[in-house]
Amino acid sequence: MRFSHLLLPTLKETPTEAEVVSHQLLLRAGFIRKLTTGIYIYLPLGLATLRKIEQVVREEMNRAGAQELLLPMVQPADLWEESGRWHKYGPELLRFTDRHDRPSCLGPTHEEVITDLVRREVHSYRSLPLNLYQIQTKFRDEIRPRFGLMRGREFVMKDGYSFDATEEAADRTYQKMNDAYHRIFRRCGLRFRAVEADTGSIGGSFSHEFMVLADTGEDTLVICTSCRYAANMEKATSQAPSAAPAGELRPLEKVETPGKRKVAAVAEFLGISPRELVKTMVYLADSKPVAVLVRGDHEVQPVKLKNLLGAVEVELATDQQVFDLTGVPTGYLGPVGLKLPLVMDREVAVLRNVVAGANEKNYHLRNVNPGRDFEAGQVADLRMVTVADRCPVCGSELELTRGIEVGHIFKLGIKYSQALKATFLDAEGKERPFIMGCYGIGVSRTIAAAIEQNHDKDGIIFPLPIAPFQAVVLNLSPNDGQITSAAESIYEGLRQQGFEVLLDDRDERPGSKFKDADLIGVPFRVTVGRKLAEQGMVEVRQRADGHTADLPFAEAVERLAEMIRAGLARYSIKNDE
RNA sequence: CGGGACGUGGCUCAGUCUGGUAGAGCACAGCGUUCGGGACGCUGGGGUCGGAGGUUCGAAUCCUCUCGUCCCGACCA
Repeated sequence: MRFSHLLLPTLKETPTEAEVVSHQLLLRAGFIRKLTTGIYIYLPLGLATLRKIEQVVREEMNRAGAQELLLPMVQPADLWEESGRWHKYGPELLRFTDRHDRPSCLGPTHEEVITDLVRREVHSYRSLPLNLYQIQTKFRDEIRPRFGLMRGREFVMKDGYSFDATEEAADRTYQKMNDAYHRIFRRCGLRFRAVEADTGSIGGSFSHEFMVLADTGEDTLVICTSCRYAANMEKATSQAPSAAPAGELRPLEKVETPGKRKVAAVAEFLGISPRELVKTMVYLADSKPVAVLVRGDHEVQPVKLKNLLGAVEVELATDQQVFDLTGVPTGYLGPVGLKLPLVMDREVAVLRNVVAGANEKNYHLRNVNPGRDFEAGQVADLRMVTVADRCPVCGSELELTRGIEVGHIFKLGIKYSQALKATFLDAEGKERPFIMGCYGIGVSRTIAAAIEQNHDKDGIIFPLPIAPFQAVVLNLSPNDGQITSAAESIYEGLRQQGFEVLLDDRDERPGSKFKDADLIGVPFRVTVGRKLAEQGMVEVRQRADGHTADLPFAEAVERLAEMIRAGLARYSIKNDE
């Protein structure tokens, strides 16, 4: 491709609307333009990278035995009524009526459509397993779209759905997809981790998220420093506490703590550490209040609470709501004598003689003991893991790091097949619901994640497999016949070997060409300029490490071809791996 | 939904408080000089100051409404 004919509008300055680096660079490097909130145009380079990732995804999905199809974006409401999600999904689902007043929606995901298809077309265990996927534009009317391609309303997603006859077969399919996902992100050249995750609103029995590691990620991951344990913060757990220490249970004692509401203030006032204190947090679980007890130095993990209670939504009560419910201002709440359902983190259960609110303004209680002074309805792991915790599997130290979710695989079970009555006949002629799984990859988000992970002050540093071009040839003097013909011949030579090459043939100053080449992140740069006339050499520079070498013009195409092939080989995966 | 900020040429922004009829840099077009890390000079084109209404002799500037964009928050007691 010739730069002079390419729609590649690079920007010197950073548009004010872009906050995060991937968004800034995608705009500056001429990959995307915004049409409206959360909706972006893919310019030629953006599309090139999108297609690269799609191709890796396709190859690995096909290799794992999945089949590609394409489902409609517009879906009828009746299917969503049938699954129950027409009412559950909320305003993220963009609804509208067509000219015949038929309620419809834009597909944010396709469980309903695919399940409907399979229930109509597949009736026997002999047709199973079946694994179907598509790569398609999804629409979710997000409350607050932001960060460019990271959280758009319209985005490109690979979504796959599997149908198996038995739990064991479904587990094998899940494992296959897990392997395929590892191969996909390795082949894209990204540093990532697969972590255990909460199943969230999609439901199902277990799931893993694939997280691209980047400090700017929105999610926190908990990773064991020695074994393979890794989990999303919502799901992460830690080594269970050892049993409560034996010893005297001292009598309750009420102490005045004027104006001390926060854990840190109370602890300091009483001369104790925050871990000798119990916090009482009031949550509303589907509008029903519940008090949650955690140690003073811990924080409630709302998703764990939600799962324990089987609630659809939990939220922290406001100060006013707490007062209305208990007659106690926040800061002085405690479990002793509290007239609310109680649940307790397992760490609280092993505490002895601790401090808690007295349910009276300006007073706390000393020597509170679970079991003696109060009973919790349920005891469970309800808190966020911290770096002070130990790995639940091997007991080693844990590390917290940030990541961007680019893939998510779920074992769904029979949630949708049951709701939509999608069944098959097994070998005994018995009717059974399909055991389903679903598997997503945010293809457009992966571009943003790749940039968050791989950039410097000059621009993007694309991993070779997903770069829009593998090499860029800079013709520094388009008006010089010798230089121009040399640049053209290197460009043509590489193209003939099947490489994707950009030729910068613009009548621009050299500085602009260097800057643009760095900005768009092309891995190999070939500069044809005065060194050619002086020494017969061209310069090759690698974007990632800045490594530079001069090559004789006559050997340039071959040497470069070797370098690109060697570079690509580093990301390929042998079939027996 | 709640809170904050901002809408001035393609981009980044000044001018708004204190009303007097629109500016800079970049980008774009032409000419000349330049040419290995975003050059320089001269000339030129381009803006109903987001929109509507109002106040005023006069509004980018003041008032009201409206649309759009960006950021923050979903309360750790």
